[in-house]
Amino acid sequence: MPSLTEENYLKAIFALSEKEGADRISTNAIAARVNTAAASVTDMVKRLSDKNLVEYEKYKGVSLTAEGESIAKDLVRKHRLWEVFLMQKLGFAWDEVHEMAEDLEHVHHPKLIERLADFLGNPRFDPHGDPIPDRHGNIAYHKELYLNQLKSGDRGVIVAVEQDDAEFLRYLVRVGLVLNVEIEVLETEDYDGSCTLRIGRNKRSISEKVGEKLRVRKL
Amino acid sequence: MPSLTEENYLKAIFALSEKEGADRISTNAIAARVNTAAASVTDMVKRLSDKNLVEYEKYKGVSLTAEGESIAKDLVRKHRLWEVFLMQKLGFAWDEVHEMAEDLEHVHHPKLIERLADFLGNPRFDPHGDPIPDRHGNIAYHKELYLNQLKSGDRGVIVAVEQDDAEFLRYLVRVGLVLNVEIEVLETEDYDGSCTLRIGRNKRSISEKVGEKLRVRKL
DNA sequence: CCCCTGATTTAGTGCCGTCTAAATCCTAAC
DNA sequence: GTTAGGATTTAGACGGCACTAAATCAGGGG
Repeated sequence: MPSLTEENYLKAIFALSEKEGADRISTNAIAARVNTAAASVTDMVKRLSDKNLVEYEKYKGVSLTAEGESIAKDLVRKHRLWEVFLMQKLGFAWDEVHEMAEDLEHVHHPKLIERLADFLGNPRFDPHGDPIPDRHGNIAYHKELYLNQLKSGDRGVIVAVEQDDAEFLRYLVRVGLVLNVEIEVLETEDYDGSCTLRIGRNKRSISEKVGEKLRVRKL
Repeated sequence: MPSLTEENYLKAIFALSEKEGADRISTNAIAARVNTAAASVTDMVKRLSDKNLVEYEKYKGVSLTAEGESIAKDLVRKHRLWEVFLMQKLGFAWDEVHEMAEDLEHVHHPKLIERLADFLGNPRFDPHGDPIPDRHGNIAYHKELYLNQLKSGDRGVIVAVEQDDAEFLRYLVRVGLVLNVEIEVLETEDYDGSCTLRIGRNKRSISEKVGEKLRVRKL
């Protein structure tokens, strides 16, 4: 069994692989993600490699083995199910659940998470709209475009936020960019990737950073 | 903040203090409880003492400081609330919940446990009948007698089991010694502390070990 | 009052996961 | 091609938490 720390590395590598679409993840990218020195990452990555959880070649980066990926997906499943629980059953807000789920996901009792899933009605998406892996690790990835891929005149509905940072989520609530809200792209700025939106009845400019985190179903 | 391991030591010391009624707990007793070598306990106890969580004097044993006790009680509160959740909401059995709660109790988010308590209706006893400390650490201790304190002819109702071992709990279910069941003491054996009971409609002998774990409200 | 025995502590190790500083590698630019 | 500069790895250290073996203490029996 991987330790809590090892699990966090696996999750980080998994998340980076998904985001980058890249096969091999760099030491530095991992270091930034888990907030440690690059040297510590090298150490850890060797240990993970010894345990056959990652494929590692010096100077060439890291990728998850099947086993490592399965563990990572299981963590994501737990994380998102706990988030659903925290919001739906305990009444927490959007921006509060991530941190707690971050701890709860490391509690490993196979029966526990399956009962929890049943208790919640086997939800397929978490409160941020992101897909919850099923018990076999299958993930129904969003096929929708990111908001900053839309063009002037396009309209759509926000279906997911791919970022858990509390500050960011509070910002989204403030500007009204929550799930199921309808938006229309009024203008796009090529030079900085920002764009101006109609959100419900309001106008608002958002930066590229924001636009690349939101999934939108085009209307 | 104490580490997970330190927390387990605090809990162990707290539990032993309650059970023994003793003021100072011996190194060996702790070692047995947390399943480590006595030497490791000495190490840890020094660390806890440095952090002002225990009072420690060489060769004289250990006791919790106010702060250490408050942490221990908080862990007990969490543990028992999660047990209630696991049984009442997720449908786990008597003997399954302890192990999971053992992990969940180490998730520390003050708001989480209070919301959970509300969600569960602020129960005052866990599924084994043991009192759940309130958010200030107050514990409504059972005043009832232990089963092996009853005499021939006494009748009573089981109100609590002070032992979490799964094997033991399954034994209790097998012989029918579950919460709220009515029993009558038919005979007591002084030489080994065992006794013969009527449990519902059945007769059964139980050992001292069993009798000293069950709280009974006398009728 | 001394000694024996069991309880306890010290000494010496090892593994995990982190760090900083220094060495090394890789690549892109010249 | 060489080389500068960034990415990465090595070297060396430390703190937490465990262990075993050996030393030390403490309390009851003689």
